[in-house]
Amino acid sequence: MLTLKQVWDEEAIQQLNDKRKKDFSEIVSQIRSNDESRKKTQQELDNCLQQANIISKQVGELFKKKEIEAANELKAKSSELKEQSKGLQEQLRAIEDSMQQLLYKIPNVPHTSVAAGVDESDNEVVFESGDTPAKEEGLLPHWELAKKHNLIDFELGVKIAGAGFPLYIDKGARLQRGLINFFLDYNTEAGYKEYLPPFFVNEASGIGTGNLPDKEGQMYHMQLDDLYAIPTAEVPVTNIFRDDIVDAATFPIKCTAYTPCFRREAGSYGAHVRGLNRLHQFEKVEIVQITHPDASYDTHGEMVEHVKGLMEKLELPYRILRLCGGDTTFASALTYDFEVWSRAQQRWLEVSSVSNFETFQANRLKLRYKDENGKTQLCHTLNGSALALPRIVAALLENHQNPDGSIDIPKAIVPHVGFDKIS
RNA sequence: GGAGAGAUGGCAGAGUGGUUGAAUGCGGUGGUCUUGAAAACCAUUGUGCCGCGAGGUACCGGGGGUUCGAAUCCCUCUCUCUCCGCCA
Repeated sequence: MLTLKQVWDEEAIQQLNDKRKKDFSEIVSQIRSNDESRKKTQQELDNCLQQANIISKQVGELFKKKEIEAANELKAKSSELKEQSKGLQEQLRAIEDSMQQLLYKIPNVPHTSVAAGVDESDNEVVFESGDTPAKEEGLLPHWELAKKHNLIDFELGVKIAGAGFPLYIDKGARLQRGLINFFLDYNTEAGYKEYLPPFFVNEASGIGTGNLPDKEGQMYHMQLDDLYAIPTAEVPVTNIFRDDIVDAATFPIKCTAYTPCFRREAGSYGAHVRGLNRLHQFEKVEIVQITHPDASYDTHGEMVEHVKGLMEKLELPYRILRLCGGDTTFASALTYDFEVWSRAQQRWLEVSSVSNFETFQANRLKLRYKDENGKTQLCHTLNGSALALPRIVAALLENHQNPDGSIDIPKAIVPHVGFDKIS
């Protein structure tokens, strides 16, 4: 959520509208007028309470002096003030509630480097690893390769849970485990501290990262216990720091975690959800950083390089996009997407989004630090996948398949998975 | 699932309904002393909101109530802990 300071900042709002090619002026002016009446009401209320406090003290003293009559007189006055402050309090709460609702509707202000644009067609390709291999005769898509080598059984997944819950078998399962280890090791070597967080979170955590209330339909909700299955490790990991004032000396705070991710993906269907393209449950290793505002864009660049290194080790054709304003997710100011090339499907698959949220998440989380002057300031938060497994597996299978149908495992991950070929 | 106890500042831990934002200890910060350090001593040390400032106001798990006045009394919700049972 934007800070009120940002909402009052003409330049920022201009940038928001331009980059996202959407006009938020209406909501902005509503928030501003709410903010003004909020201040006014707050002042009235404070004055009212101040008087009541003074009177209470006087009443106490009068009682001590046994001046009952004078005390009773003041009591009446106090009752009046009480009525008044009650009304003001309700008014204030109503204003704050509506302001909050309005603030939830405004996405983050995109960074200056972000291109103005509406959707993915305006995204910029900023890096490409090489030529994308053309379609060849006899190339199998990953779901057929998975079946041929008995790596994944989608039908049995349906039997056990439903569509979108694959059952990994034998080397397929082993590959998952190996990749998770490989990613975690790679991240921890780069200084990320490893966490294994809860896979279910409470409502407060969902609100902290902005998944609630806006994206409620995307999460699985266990109503009996009022818990939500996490859609990404970002939720539990970022919430570690909810309501914290962290020591600026500990910047940057670097976290990594493996978790399964659960997404309802209501309304998705067709070829785009075939095989491993889109699932209700998938495995992912996430990286999160919390930094000083001055450092966050350097950090962002570093995270992009970090993920790039991972892609290189997997020996997959990939590219990096800088998302345009309209395609940049709600909470993000700058997002680079990593996509791998699916050789058999002849299309790009997103495997990582590296985002800088600036203070957008921190504001909701109340995640702060103390600056040189001892003032509390909001931190910047960033995160990215390193990496999401299913599409990586899809690309590995498709890109490393040989004419005889066997699949080579990239050297870097062989020690982690324990075999160098699937045949 | 059964029984009980509790929730107070970074932590530990007090708190007769009336200058209590809250004793005390530890920790943190600044200082004195010291060649330096330790010790000792002194001072300082929560967060939000309003205000240029002085200052004001709110917050003792959440919500509601009683009262002129609530950390303190009442109701309610949530959570945590201990014991028993069950269990990887």
